[in-house]
Amino acid sequence: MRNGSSVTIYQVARAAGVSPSTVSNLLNGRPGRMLPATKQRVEEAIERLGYRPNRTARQLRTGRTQAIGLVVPSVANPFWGTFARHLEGSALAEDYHVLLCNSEREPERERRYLEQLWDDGIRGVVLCSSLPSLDHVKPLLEAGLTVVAFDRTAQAGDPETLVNISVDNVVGAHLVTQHLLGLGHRRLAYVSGSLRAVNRQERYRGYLSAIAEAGLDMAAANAELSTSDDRYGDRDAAELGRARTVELLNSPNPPTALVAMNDMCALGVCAGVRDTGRQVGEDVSVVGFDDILLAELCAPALTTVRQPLERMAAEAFQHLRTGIEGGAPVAGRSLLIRPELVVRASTAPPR
Amino acid sequence: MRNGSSVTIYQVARAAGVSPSTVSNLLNGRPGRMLPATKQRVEEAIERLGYRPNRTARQLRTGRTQAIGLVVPSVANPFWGTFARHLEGSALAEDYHVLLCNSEREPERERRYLEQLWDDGIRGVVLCSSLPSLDHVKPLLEAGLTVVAFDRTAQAGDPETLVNISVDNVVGAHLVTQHLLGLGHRRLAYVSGSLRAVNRQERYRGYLSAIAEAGLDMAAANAELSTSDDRYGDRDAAELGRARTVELLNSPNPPTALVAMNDMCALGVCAGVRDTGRQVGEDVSVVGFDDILLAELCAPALTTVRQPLERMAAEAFQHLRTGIEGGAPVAGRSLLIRPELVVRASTAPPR
DNA sequence: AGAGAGTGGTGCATCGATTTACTGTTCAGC
DNA sequence: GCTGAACAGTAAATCGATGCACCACTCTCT
Repeated sequence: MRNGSSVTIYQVARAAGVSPSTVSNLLNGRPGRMLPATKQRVEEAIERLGYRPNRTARQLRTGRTQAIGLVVPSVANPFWGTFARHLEGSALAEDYHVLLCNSEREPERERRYLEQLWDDGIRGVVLCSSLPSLDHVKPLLEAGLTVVAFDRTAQAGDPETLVNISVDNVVGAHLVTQHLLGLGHRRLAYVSGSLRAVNRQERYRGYLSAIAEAGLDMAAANAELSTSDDRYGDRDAAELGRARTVELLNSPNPPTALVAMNDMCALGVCAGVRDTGRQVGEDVSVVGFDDILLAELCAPALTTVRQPLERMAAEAFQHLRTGIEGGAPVAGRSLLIRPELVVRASTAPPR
Repeated sequence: MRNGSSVTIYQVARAAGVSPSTVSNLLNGRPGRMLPATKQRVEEAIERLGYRPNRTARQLRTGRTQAIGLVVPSVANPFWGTFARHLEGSALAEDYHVLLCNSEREPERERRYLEQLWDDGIRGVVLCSSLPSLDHVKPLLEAGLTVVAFDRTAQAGDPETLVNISVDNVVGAHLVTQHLLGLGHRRLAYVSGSLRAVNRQERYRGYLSAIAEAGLDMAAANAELSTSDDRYGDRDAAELGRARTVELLNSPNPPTALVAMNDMCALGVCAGVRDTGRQVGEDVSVVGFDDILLAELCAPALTTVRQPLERMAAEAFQHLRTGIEGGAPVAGRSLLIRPELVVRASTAPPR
């Protein structure tokens, strides 16, 4: 009752007049070990009884699961939601499940999650927290967990078997900053949450390098505007962008262009611009990063940097699969994808 | 190796000088069956060896899993992302996992997912597709799956044990339409995707009832604007809103207020309004439904209907838990929550 | 003294599938 | 005619935890 009226391999075996081993052999791709007639009898029995193997029992025996873990900061952010969607698409095609975990970028929470996943038999995880250190994950990596770090480039001291998949954040931020400079902006500011995450550091670096390249006075370019270290959420990202922008624009000699760490933050920045009575894309230019769906939809549409999420998700899944099914973890490597600048209406020459 | 260096209950038992049964008794909340001294020895052994019970083995034996399923149309929609986030929060507090599935509202895909979840030992699922018929789910319900239908009210012919949790869509749409009428709008239109989903039907009904109540000519109120039946996605929702809005506003005698089926659609509608050179909240009023984070952030901020997602997620999880842990499914019931109107800048009296 | 209840445990079958080692048969090759 | 490989298939141990049925022992009560 609790278990439904599930059919076991024994019942199939009896119905087909063979032993469970034979059924198992058929199920596990060893049909050569029996006569075609036998094979057909077994197949018929499976069909007739509507047999579906018990995944739990299989997992207990083999130690393998048809599932991977996905740890994102928060799926409430459409960027991560979209990524999750694509990853699931890739996984589904190979009959894998995705276990979703929101870490809020807290290492301790992340560690607990990974441990639970491991206990559930999951041997492959996509980790999206972009934390600089992965020490909290090391024990599991050593135990054999395959980890793909997404949106995080390789760092010195990383575990050997780690695979990194990321867009080139430095290049992306450089591109978008160059775009602003090319439009003639000379007083810029960068709006970001805490720079603890490495992708944020990289974006900031790309921003600074573009400014330096243009021979601009660094002092003109407003430096990082971080909130307190523990605020990482995405509602926060937007609120932060809004609050900081109001401050910036109310200061003497305000910037004419604002670079936000990501699109959610940029949407907050746009709101902040309006709060001060200015027009985005006219009085002030704003750029984001990620190219979430809403970047195209909001008013004015956001100039931003596109991450090819679908391709990256497929890549991440393939890595996990080979890592899991190969048994031994594959050698660590990094995949750095060149992002694409998407120019829309939120940027224009300064007044 | 493949399985890590995992410690089993036997090793703990040996280390503590007791039988596995005793360890199991302690682990499963029966500490009264042993002397305090014994209990302490076992606890020490667990601690010392770093023992964590194998969830798979436990699941095979008991038939229970510490996981629930969540089937949403698409987590790329921030509304579902936020819901997933809250559900996970509730689940986590009770040490449950959430398995995420994107159904795209396709019944066949949904059925396949639920079957897979069942095979994985999952006995409780939150279903968010709002499909009018749950026939494709019936076999599993009968087998003992606990299902909470979210954002879908009870329908005639529903399985008996089904639990429905939803905001009152009729009331919500009524409220927001009343608001527009109260502002003086007399030519309205409703923008929606296919009305196959019951929540959409209800919202449309609420819209119509408010218009009828005001004694308005029904012909004035533009009827449903559906796309083809298979287009359900959320990128589509926005695109649909945009395309239909452009058509509507370019027609003779265009509406002065647009009611969108949800916020994503409303954001598309806003884009469409701008495409025709009009201003949202000045030339045309726009309202949505859901109150996603972006409703507050976009320009102008969206008047909409708020769903208390966090509370609803908690409620959904509690239902599943009692359903799963109680063994027998609880009696079917419905929870209908009164939504709240949130007035922002996208609505104003007609020109 | 013997029945009955309570205490503090343990032995072992069990969940369902997998897989290794093995058996019995057939038949080619010398 | 005998050897031994190839074939078709099976028996049984195993994965790790659970929980029922049971046991040995000590009190208490009549």
